[in-house]
Amino acid sequence: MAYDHKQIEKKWQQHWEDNHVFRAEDISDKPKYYILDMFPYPSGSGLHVGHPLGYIATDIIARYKRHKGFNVLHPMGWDAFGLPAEQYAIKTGTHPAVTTKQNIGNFRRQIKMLGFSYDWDREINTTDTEYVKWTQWIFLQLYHKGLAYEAEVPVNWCPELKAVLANEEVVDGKSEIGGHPVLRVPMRQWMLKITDYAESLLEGLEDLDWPHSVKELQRNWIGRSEGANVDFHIPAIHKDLTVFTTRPDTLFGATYMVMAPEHPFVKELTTPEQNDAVASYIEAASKKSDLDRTELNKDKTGVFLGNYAINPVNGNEIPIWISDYVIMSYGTGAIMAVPGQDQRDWDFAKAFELPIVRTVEPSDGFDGEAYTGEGPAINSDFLDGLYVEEAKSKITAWLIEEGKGEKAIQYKLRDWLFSRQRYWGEPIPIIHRDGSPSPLSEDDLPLLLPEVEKYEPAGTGESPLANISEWVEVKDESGNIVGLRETNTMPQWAGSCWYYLRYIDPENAEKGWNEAKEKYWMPVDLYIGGAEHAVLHLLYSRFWHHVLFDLGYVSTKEPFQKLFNQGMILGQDGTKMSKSRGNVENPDETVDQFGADAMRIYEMFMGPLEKAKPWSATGLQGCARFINKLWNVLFNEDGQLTDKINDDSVDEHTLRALHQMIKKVSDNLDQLHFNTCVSEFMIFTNHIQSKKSLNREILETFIICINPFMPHLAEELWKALGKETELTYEFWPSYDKSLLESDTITIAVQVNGKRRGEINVSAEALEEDVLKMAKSNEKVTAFIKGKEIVKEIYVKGRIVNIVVR
RNA sequence: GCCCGGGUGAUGGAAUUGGUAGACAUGACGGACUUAAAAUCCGUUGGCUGAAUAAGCCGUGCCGGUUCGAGUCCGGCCCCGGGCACCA
Repeated sequence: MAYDHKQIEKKWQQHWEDNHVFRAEDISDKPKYYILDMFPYPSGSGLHVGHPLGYIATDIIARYKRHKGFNVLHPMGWDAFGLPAEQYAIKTGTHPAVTTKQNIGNFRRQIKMLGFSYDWDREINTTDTEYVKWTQWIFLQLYHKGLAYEAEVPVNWCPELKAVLANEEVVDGKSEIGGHPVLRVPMRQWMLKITDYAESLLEGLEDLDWPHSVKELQRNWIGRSEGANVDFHIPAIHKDLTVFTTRPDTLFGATYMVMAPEHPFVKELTTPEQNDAVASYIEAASKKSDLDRTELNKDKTGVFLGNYAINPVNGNEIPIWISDYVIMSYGTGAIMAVPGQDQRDWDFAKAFELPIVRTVEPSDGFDGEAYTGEGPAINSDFLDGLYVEEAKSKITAWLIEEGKGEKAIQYKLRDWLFSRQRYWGEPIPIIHRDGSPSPLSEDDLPLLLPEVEKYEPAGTGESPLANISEWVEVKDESGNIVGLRETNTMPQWAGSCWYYLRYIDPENAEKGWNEAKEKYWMPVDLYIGGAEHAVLHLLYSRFWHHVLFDLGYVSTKEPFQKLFNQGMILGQDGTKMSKSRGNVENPDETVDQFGADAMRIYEMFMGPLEKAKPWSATGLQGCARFINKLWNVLFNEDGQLTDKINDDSVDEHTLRALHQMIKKVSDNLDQLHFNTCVSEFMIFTNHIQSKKSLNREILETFIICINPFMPHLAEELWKALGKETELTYEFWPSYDKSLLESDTITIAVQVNGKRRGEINVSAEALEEDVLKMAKSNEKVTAFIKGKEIVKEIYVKGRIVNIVVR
């Protein structure tokens, strides 16, 4: 009789749910294990087979850790604010909360059908008023710490749509919807001072068990550079122009200066003769999108301002230019140009015939343009002959002594633009009174979204909330307007910045989370999710967590101790799954046809979790076939347990196979090598398939091992064997080392490193006996006959190599 | 351009510290069962030479090195994937 996945899966899912089998104890004597998935945005299209990949992996680990005696926290929830629901609302008038609720229902159903062991009593939703309350509370903590401020910042303004667009809605300088032009215009925005935490975020990476690549990505994103600030005096305006450089050692080669067109000094530095040229250059630059300005390999443009600065190291007068290759938002918005050692400066110097002075001797045979390599300083007076590092220290010391500069550190990281001109997000709990912001008191939280009739933006670029005067206008008792509410809302990142803390204590009405529980559960032991969140989500939530740590609200500096990125599942054609390609595999059909367990083990069996790999219908079938095979080994035709199963005889080979399997599965699980675990189960199943007699205890042990991977099948088998205990909490078996290897082992014999034969020896055999046997092996003799044996090597239990001449 | 990954059969992929390359699965081929097919079971399956499940040679992107021995370590190249991109 075939394995009836539909009936069996339903039965056990019901059992788990009714009995709250996976409920985590709030605080327990058991060691804790917090295993977290990146929670999904519940989109309207539901899951495709790639989405649950990470959830399968975490579920396996969660179940494994329960078997290992851990109190496991394994929660799931919904990152439910977001643009698609709002866009749908604009189109149809359906409240985003309605759409969101429907979508969550569908996602929950799809996730539940895979039999995951989530503690559903801790389910959270970032749009719940109780959740929003604490998101806003954290915002207030940031505000009170001086980390939230307002600024005029360029946004993506689309005049045609009368809306501010998110970066991801702008493609090649045009709106994603409609293809209308998008301009960068300054608008009042809320910013979070993540730059204050640049050093902390950088340092925090060091002890994290994260993929090397993600750490590198974050380091590059933070972009720390060490160098010096150097002051160049400008006699014409009696001011100093400060520049940041990582190469102060090349100061003697600074032959001109360049400022960003937006630099505040530009106006006063422009001489009357240059006025027209400068004005039109600035005009042109402001019209360019960021994309145009950063376009690769483009020719350098710029205009001379007519004024000069004094190179502090040699007193030379050097011209000051503006060019859009210098950006205002990094460093001081101005540079000293050293064309001899910087390719961009070289290109600019060539274009405008500015002088080039080399200050580092290029290595022999160098035939490039700017030289950025190592070498002794030249044309640099007191630095001559010094290599780069020494020259840097010496010149920096000189600058400090002369009061013309200082050591400086710069970061590429910018402050976080935190406001969105949207409806479907957390309102920012701020009231503007007399033109200055004042925060809501914590007692007034949550600040809820008002009901609106239209979800379109206000047409001024403000959020739809700006249209609701009764919400915006804050009145006193006599009805006078005393303030205006902030109409911007928070970005989708906000809710996901701290959700892992709410899971710890989801029902708490007094606080975001209880300290004792936080102390018990944090940090997250294993966090699995897609690599697309390598920077933003993981940097933003680390930032919030660092702040909460400094404020004493959390007990660990870092939230996520170990991180792992699952790879993408591609379509059968080897390309990314997408509706337009028509290669989307649907988990509903897969589960309906083959069952949840088959889908679970197939996704694990496909290959290493972190790799991108194509879906294969036949591969999936193979896994379904395996489940049936195992079922048919244990059950006879009429669905009764086979009478091969008994309590007495223990077959030595089967026992050894069992212990080898336990060892490999345990080791592989610890390393998240799920694919090889599945093959171990196949190997063991192939082994017992032909056996006429099967020991009951061996089977029971095997069932515990497969339970994390195929929980429905395992539960059914457990019960069929007459077990009454809750399988989830059975102890994971340990393996007996003495059973792992047989008494005799096969050893390959090489002659000059080439395998020529093999011999069977006792595992305990002495080296000289093994070598004697190896040399007398007839296949080996043929290759050593008549030759001189130079060396004989025996690696115990592995290999023999005889070197002959 | 810069920074990370990665190149193993027809395919997805295995391979402790360097120690029998190709586990497990898919596909293909052959066989059993069947009126037939599906399902299931058994066998073969890296390439070349060969009648051969005799024997040998070659083989982990390419070239070179270290070593008794290299998929694994070192140097140089080629290709693919991801990220960043005028960051001074």
